[in-house]
Amino acid sequence: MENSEASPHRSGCPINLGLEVFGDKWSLLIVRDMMFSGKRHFREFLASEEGISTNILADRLAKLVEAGVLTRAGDPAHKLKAIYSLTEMGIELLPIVAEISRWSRKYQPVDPVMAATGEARDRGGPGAVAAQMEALRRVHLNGEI
Amino acid sequence: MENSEASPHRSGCPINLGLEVFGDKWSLLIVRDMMFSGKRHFREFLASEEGISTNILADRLAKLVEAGVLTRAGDPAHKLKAIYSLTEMGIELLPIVAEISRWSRKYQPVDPVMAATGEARDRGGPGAVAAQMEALRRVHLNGEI
DNA sequence: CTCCAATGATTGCATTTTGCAAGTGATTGC
DNA sequence: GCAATCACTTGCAAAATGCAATCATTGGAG
Repeated sequence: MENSEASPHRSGCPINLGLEVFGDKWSLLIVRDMMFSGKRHFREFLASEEGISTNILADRLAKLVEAGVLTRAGDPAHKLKAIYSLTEMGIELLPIVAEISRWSRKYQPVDPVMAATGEARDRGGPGAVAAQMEALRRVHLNGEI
Repeated sequence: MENSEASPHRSGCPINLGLEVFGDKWSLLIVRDMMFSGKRHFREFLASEEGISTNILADRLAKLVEAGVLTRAGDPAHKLKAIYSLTEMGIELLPIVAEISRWSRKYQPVDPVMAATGEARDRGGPGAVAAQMEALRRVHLNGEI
């Protein structure tokens, strides 16, 4: 948690720059948990089925906050509780997550239960993703974007 | 390059299963090079701006072939040359790549030159991705899917 | 008050992955 | 022949990851 802007990007290619932010096995799972399970607290992310460890989770949360995908705030009721929110930048990762879901449901041995939300989104047509993003904005962005 | 099917997936979640295939900093760059630069040979991937090293490239190509995203064949003209092709599964990664491109062009300091192809695709409307996939099928899948 | 469980982390250490340079064996061009 | 080119492989240092234990703070119970 120190360097503010020393980024020597590997290249200016859009695909590469995206992968530099979330191109690992954990970051998008955190985003997924915020989007589809309403998780906001450290302990909640820790409880996910994939079993992320505390140091990796702390590292990824810090990197996502630094990248501007999440914000971190103290819970007003519990000073110990940190509460994480998606930014507009984070909410706009939903189309990417939705396309990954669609690809995996077509080509990977997904759990039918876990595939249900994605299938419902597909049945909802093109507007479903936009509607889901609007719902996330109402929860994570208190009015202001 | 040995275990054929011992995969104890971290979970059956579609997002997770996708990330297990291409959730790293290099795999989607190889796919990108095949899609947008027409690269098919080891040396061509090696020449990309991001500077992948030979062992990582060999490892990723093997993993992508094993996952069914790519196929590997000997070049009939040059026995030394291996030629890699996208499968239908690989071609259908284009919507994911396109959404990553769109997100990065909105939120990351992309190189305007490299952003041009993505911008053109966006201007082409919803059919542009499908058309690009059709073009890839004609090059990579000789008739048969 | 004191104790104690719960919070979001940090630390130490073994294992795994990555990055880099050099080398390998099989072909091809001259 | 003989150097150049091809797709890799190998060795080794550095970085990232995984795991368990631990930390400091806080809020609540007694």
